[in-house]
Amino acid sequence: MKPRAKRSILIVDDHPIFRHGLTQLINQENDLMVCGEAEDYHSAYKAVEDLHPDMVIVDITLKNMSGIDLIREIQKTDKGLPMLVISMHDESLYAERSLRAGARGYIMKQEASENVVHAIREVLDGKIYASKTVTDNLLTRFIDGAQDRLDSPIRALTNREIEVFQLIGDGLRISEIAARMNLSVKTIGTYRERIKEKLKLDNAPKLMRYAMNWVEDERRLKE
Amino acid sequence: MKPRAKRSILIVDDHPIFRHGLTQLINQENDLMVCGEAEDYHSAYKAVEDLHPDMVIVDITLKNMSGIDLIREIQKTDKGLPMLVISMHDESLYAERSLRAGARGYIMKQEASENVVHAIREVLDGKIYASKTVTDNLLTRFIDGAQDRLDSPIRALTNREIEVFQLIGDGLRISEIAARMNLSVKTIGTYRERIKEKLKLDNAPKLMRYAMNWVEDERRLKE
DNA sequence: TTCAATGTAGGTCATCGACCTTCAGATAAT
DNA sequence: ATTATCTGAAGGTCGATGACCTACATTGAA
Repeated sequence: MKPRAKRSILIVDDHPIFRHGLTQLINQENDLMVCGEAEDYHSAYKAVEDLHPDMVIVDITLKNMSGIDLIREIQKTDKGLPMLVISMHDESLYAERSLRAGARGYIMKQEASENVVHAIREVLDGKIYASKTVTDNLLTRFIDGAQDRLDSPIRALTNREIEVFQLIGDGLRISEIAARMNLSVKTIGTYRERIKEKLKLDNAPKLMRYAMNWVEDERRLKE
Repeated sequence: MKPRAKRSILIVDDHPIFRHGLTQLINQENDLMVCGEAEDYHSAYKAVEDLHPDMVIVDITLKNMSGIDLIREIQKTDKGLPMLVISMHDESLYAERSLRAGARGYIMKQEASENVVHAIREVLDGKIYASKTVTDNLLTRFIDGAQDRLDSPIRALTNREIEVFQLIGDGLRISEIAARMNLSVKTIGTYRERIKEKLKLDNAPKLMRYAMNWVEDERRLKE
């Protein structure tokens, strides 16, 4: 019987050796093949147009620009093209942002090869791939957050909570926030706790990091 | 004629796919071969003792953040064993430290495969390998004893301080950092204070912010 | 109207942050 | 050769912050 055409994959990553390893790994599967490699935003974008791959694997931290921007851009022009993010960075920070930007999966470079291949298949098959931690988080938020799925989780925050969240993101400490808002330090503490719960972040540094990133993103989006 | 035995190489890196790519690359050379792989400090150390490789290739940022320590340790017990550091991190920050710890070469993961193979050969042959920028810098500094220029103030941090700085940037709290590095909370506190002083940051949130930003675009500022 | 969500704040204990001190071993300077 | 200084490591104190719980008045929805 005639074998079905292999599904073609474009790899975007700025580490040649890593690309090579990944290419090897993919090509040894008999239903998958790498149709191209790119190492920066522009060549990646061009490759998508020229090669029309069935899927793209992107490293979020490229040389010049953020892989997230690339994902967002591809998503705009090539709606529905499955993208898997493969990153060396801790998922807690990037997974959600990647998915929100339009990727259909997130996996870390530390993962064993089998898992990577598995993730590729899942994404190619139209499913979403992410670690249990990430999906659990999103699911919980979906269930008790009702409508907004991949929408910004900060939607769930109340006005005051958002104010506090933003000030945390600006790097202010609790006492400064309390002073600025003319409220008790204890009150701010309560808000912080509620925010942590809503965003499923288990401690203050994590919340701070999340808030800071969010503030950054906001700034870049409006402009 | 009888071919000389291939020279054996041990790879220490915590990214399986990267290891795979590098192994491939090395094994396709006819005078080189990979004799083992390791993904953390301990298994790496054990592998050196068991396999007696002709050379070791180490990623400086392993899971437990102790690539430099590993180099220093190997250097102590196995004097003269050539080690090449291969890292995704900016050379300006790590190259010198790696060399001082006992490595004989430093190359970035962004480099083309040919260059990596070339670096491997150089180090195996007893030479020292580093990019032109790095060597130039070292030479200049050696000649006119010029101390650290106004570059990045992070340059002024010691190895341990950098490790701590990076973990702070990853959003870990002090106790977690202490646990991960197997040190007292008090020690981490001391490092934090020293970092704050060196970077002229007056409180912890500011330091955290600075560290987080730095971790984010570390590689993009590499000029 | 009862119930949940929101804004506000107090209490408690453990941890953190700021500041200071110590101390051994490595390097640098004189 | 012998001080300095740097680096890695850690203890002590005390006020600030974090985590977790409770409380309560208002508002809005079931």
